[in-house]
Amino acid sequence: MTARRRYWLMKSEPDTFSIDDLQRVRTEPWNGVRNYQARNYMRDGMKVGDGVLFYHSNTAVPGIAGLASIASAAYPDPTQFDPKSDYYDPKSTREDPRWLLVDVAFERKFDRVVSLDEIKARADELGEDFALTRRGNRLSVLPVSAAQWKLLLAME
DNA sequence: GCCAACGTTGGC
DNA sequence: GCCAACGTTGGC
Repeated sequence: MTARRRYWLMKSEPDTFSIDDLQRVRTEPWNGVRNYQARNYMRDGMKVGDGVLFYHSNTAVPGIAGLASIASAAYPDPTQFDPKSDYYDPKSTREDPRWLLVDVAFERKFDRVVSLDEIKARADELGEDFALTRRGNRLSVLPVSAAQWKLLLAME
């Protein structure tokens, strides 16, 4: 009995790391997540093969830029131990790492970005539990239901 | 670049 | 354990 495939949305600033970057490198360790709820989704929720909506944030047209998949179980984010890294966390130890990451694999770039504006226009259909459009939400890793996944893919 | 919303920190 | 101050996110 295997668990049903789950779906996620992961935000990235395209100036830092875009869907094109992921296409080039194919697989990327999703480092730098420093939010406990997002970490817990990676640690407790994600399984290899889960679907990922790759979202471009903090850009001219924010929205879903492509598809990816989860390519590893969660493991300690090495940047937390590196004093030279922007993501260094002096309170974390190798014995008890505070921050985890998963590897994310490229699947497909959308022909066009499904914009946040378009997504907001379908908010009624996506439902109140869709974290992306909930007021004030800033989570960079958030769950997507099967129904939401289907609807968002049909919007491409 | 602005700033609302939110999470974290740390003094008490 | 409260909560003000602070830092960050991310749309606009």
